[in-house]
Amino acid sequence: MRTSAYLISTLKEAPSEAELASHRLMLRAGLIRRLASGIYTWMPLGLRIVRKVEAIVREEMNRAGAIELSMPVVQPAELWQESNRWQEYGPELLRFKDRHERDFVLQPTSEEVITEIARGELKSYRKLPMHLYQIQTKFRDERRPRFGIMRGREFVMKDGYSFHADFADLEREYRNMYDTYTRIFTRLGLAFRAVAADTGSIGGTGSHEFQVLADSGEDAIAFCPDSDYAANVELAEALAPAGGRAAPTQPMQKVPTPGKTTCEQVAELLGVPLAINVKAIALVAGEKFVLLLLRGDHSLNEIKAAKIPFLNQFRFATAAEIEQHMHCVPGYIGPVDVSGFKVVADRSVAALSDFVCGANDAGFHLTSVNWGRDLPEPDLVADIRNVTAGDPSPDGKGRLELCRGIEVGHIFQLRTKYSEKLKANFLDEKGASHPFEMGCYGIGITRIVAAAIEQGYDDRGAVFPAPIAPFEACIVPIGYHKSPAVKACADRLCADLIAAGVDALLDDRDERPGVMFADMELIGVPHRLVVSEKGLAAGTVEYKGRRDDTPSLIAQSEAVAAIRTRPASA
RNA sequence: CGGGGUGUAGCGCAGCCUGGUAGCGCGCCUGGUUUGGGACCAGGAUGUCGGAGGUUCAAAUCCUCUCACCCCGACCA
Repeated sequence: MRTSAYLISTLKEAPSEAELASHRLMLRAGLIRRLASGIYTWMPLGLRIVRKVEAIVREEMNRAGAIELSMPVVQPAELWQESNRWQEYGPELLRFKDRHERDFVLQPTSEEVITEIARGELKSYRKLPMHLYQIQTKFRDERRPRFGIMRGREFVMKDGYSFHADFADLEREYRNMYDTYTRIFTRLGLAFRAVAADTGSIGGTGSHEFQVLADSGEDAIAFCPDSDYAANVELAEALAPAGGRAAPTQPMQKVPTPGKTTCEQVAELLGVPLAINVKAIALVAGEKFVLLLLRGDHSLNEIKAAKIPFLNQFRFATAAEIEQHMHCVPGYIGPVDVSGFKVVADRSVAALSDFVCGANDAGFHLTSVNWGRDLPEPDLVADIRNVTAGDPSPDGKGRLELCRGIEVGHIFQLRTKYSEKLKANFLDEKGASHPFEMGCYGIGITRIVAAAIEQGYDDRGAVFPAPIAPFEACIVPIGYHKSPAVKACADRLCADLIAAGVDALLDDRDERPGVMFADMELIGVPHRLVVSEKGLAAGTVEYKGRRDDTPSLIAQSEAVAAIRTRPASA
């Protein structure tokens, strides 16, 4: 490919809308252009990257035995009503009517349609197992799209669905996909980690997320450097402190803390560690008021809390509700001398002695509070907090560390959730009817492009792993339009590279070298060859990897081989 | 949905407070000089100043409403 015949639309300055590095660079490099909030055009250069990611995913999915198909983006409401997701999905599901006033949706995912396919086509156990996937445009009307393509409303996803006669076979395919995803992300050249994940509203028994490691990631990951434990913080279990509760040492005391409404302020005023302060969080679930207790240095894990049966679908209490039940303003509430509602203590709080909490009297806190002596034991002790760095690993093999990640893949064991709702059954060898055991497996194709940049960029631009770079190698001739020798050499090198299977780009624009260097670096081409009269005289060309500080001279005859043997800049 | 912010040429911005014929840099077009790290000179094109309404002799500028976009939070297979 020649730049003169291609569309390179780089910008010196990034549009002001972009904050995140990958978003700015994608705009500057001309990979994408925004059309509306969360909706982007993939420019030719960006599309090349998307296609390369797709190709690797497709190749590995096929190798793993999955079969590709393509389902409609526009789907009739009936199926969604049948699965009840027409009601459950909420405003993220974009709905509209056709000219006959019939309801339709733009697919955010395709469980309904694939299950419909399965119940029509997979009527016998003889056809199982079956894994069908598609690479298709998805639409989710995100409340707040952000970071460009990273959390867009329209995006491309690989979604696969597997059908099995029994759970054991689903587990086999789940492991197969775990291994396949590991291969895919390895081939893509990304640093990633598979982490145990919450199954969320989709239900099911097993779930792993594949997270690309990046400080800007939206997800927090807890992992143990001494073992293979890794989980999304949403899920990571916080163990009860070892050693249990110490005996009280002081009598309870009521102390004035005027104006100090946060644990941090109270701890500072009293000169005690934050970890012995207890914060009370008031919730309302259904009609019931509930008080949660956490250590001052811990934060509430709402997903864990929501798993407590009587906290299903909770919300935070309003200030008025707090005053009604606690007879005290927020900021000074606590669990001592309260009645009429349940008190749920985090495991770490239940293990405290001589702790500090609100006195249910504006401007006062209690010190040296002790369970059993100053207040009854909590109604429930549960794990309701986020783990923190240094917590013991749930597998007992060391201490947890935290890092951040970008979720690029997610695998689920759906079990029979959809097959039962949509009455998708097969007949076994005895003629008995059973709902399919199902798995589902997603990869965010377009998000991977942004994640790859988040993971590799410098002040000059993107640094793509070679397997997904828009071009693998570029040739920058100095004096292409002046020197017939330079032109001949550059043309020949480009042809040789392409013949050798290298996706090469020849920058034949009549630009100054600085412009060409800057553009090629901005779009993240991993390998660069510079052809100049100076070098030609010595029979050399100059090679520089995208991450290299300085170029090196190589013989012209070695150029193609050099690029083929250098794996990548990654 | 709550909070904050921004809309002026393709991109980045100034002008607005204090109303008086719309500007700068980059990019783009023409010609010339350049050619190893985003060149220089000369000339040129490009604007419903986000939209609607109002005040005024006069509105990018003041007022009201509205729309779009961005950031934080909440939310989210």
